[in-house]
Amino acid sequence: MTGANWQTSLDMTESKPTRRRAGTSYDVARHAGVSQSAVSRCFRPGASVSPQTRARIMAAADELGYRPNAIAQGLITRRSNLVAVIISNLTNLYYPEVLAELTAKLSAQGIRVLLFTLAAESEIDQVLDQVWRYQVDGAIVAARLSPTQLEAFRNRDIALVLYNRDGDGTPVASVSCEFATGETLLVDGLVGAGCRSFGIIAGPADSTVGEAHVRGACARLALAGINDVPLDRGDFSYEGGHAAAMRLLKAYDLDAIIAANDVMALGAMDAARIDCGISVPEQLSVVGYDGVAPAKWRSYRLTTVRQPVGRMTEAAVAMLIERIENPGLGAERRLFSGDLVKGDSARLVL
Amino acid sequence: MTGANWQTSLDMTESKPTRRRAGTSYDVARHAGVSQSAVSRCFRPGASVSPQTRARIMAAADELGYRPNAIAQGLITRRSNLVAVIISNLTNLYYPEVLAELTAKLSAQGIRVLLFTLAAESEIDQVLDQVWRYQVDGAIVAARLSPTQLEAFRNRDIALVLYNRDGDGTPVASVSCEFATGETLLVDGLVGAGCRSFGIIAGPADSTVGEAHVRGACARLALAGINDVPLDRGDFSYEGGHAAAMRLLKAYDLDAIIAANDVMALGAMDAARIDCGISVPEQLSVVGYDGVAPAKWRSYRLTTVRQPVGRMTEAAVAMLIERIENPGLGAERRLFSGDLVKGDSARLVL
DNA sequence: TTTCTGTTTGACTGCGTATGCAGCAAAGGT
DNA sequence: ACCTTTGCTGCATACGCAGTCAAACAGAAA
Repeated sequence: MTGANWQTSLDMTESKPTRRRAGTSYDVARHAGVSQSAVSRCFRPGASVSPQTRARIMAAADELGYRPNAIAQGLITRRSNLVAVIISNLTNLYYPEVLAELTAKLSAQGIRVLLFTLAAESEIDQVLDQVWRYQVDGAIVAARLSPTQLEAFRNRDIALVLYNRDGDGTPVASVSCEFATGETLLVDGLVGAGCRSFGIIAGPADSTVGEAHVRGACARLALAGINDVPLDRGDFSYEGGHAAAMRLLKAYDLDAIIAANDVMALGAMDAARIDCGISVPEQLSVVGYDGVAPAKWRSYRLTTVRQPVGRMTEAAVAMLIERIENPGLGAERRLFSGDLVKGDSARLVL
Repeated sequence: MTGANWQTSLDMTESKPTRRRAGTSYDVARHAGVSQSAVSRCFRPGASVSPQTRARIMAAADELGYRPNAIAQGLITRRSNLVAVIISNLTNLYYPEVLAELTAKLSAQGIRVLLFTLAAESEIDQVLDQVWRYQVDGAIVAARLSPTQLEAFRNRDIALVLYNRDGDGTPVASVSCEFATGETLLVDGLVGAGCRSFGIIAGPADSTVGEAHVRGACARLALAGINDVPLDRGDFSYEGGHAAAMRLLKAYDLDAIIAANDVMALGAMDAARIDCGISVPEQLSVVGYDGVAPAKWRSYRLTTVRQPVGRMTEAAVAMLIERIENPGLGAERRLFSGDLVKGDSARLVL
């Protein structure tokens, strides 16, 4: 009578008719005639379980379709294995690719993605409120964060990596694409090809990335002796780019248009070619920035600077995981260079 | 010395060196001089708390930056407020819009999105394994599920809504776009305009949606006395559509190409116009299906059937929530009609 | 004053899992 | 023969919160 685990076999006690309970480790334990601890240990690497016990438990677990409850695990281990991905607007055509890469790479590391999208940047506070509640281990954010918000991440010890943003002075881990080099190449190439009259299609005035982009282009143009470049704004959409280009082309006789992203550049190309009868690139050069899929399409073959999305997302994930596992890790900025994609939408002489 | 919030500055007292604990309801309770229950009640609607107690508690909570731990809440209430969204491949250009709409609508209902993307449909089992672990309340799936997998959802009592898929016989809640009507219109219109020689660009052979699409088109063409329609396949990508169109156009003298989705149709348009010198729609009509953003662009103006994404996602979310709150609810299929978008890529006579 | 409502409040328990600790058996060392 | 080491196992507890229950309380009626 080595009775140590009888209490498990006969249970008239189970009177509570819980509606379709998900099997728990206790259920598996009872089924396999072991303790709950043993079951738990079976699902943790490096735990001490004898081969035959493990086999019995795994058989019982399979039979019941048991899977450890990640919620309960998270509660006790203080690791949810959840990462928040916050993206400002998914319709941007550039972000879906980023998102797909991020989720794939995070999944490969055993991390789940809690997705938050922002229709307006003002929603960010509500989103962060939810982020705090879900005890995420970290966050990858492609949206503007105020110093206060950055501080909140720090206070709560939540790993954070910004994507294509920076801390505006606050030290924070970030991954970005450095567009200055590519832009310099573009501007110099356009100037070299004889362009003198430039137009810029920028993003919304409150977009950090967009503004830096504009400043960079203007600075480089100034170096070439070109100042007071006309500027119009779009909302990063095709329609916005199209409309901005129409306004610019009506008001000025331009040699080249520099757009803050590809989709607006495509809108500008169509505005010129189709609506204004201006041939591209013969009469007008158009350049973009991003390297989205449609820019490569035969109808456009846009000249642009392609962001190395694969390497950038990889870096973002790596930095995030580093910081999850080592909370003390300091700020770091990883800056990638975009690749110049010579399409057919601009005449460049480099 | 009304010290109430000193403990943050000098804490020799905090002997247990728990690394930066997130404040708990106990902390708030202690800080406000009440019990943990009171704090809990403050954050639940309809609970009985006196105004002054509530005020004191809320003040303490604000001061500590306290937010209820959703993980712990989920454990005890058995509602995680998490929904899994499973999408086969995000690069499809059609899905980002769906995803954005879904997350926005789910967020508005206080539900968080756990995103899973599949690079290959074979990954689905690993993904489901994670889904089970995270105790999601429901799932919206835009990928093929086997009867066994559908059964698993049922067994675990997890609400499920399929998006643009059905159960292949197994009863399950689903939202789809019925393309037959739109396709009938397209085919009839093309035939009416004098098209006799058709080509079809289908999706991969293992795509349920794609195959139904093909069958529908062929059936309708057969009604018009057109049989043995040449067919080629793409992977729903621009390049795939382009390549398929090149093969078809080399081998046949076609009046019209019917593509299984917009992006392939755009590839086909470019193949015809740019690479084969065939004018669209004068010499060749091209039609697609989906209604993605680029199809509207000035360079394409694709004739297509637009899926009512807004209404479909709304329906999916509504059905899912219904089923979360009422687990017994049976199968239901909501079928939306696509809208014919008359672009400039096809001559239609209706 | 007492009794009777109705409202607040706190003690306590449990959700499903991980883990320190102690118990125990088998194996090894002297 | 004894003691030590090693390997495995179960017990008990804690994670942070929600909800049950009964106690405490306040106000009104008797």
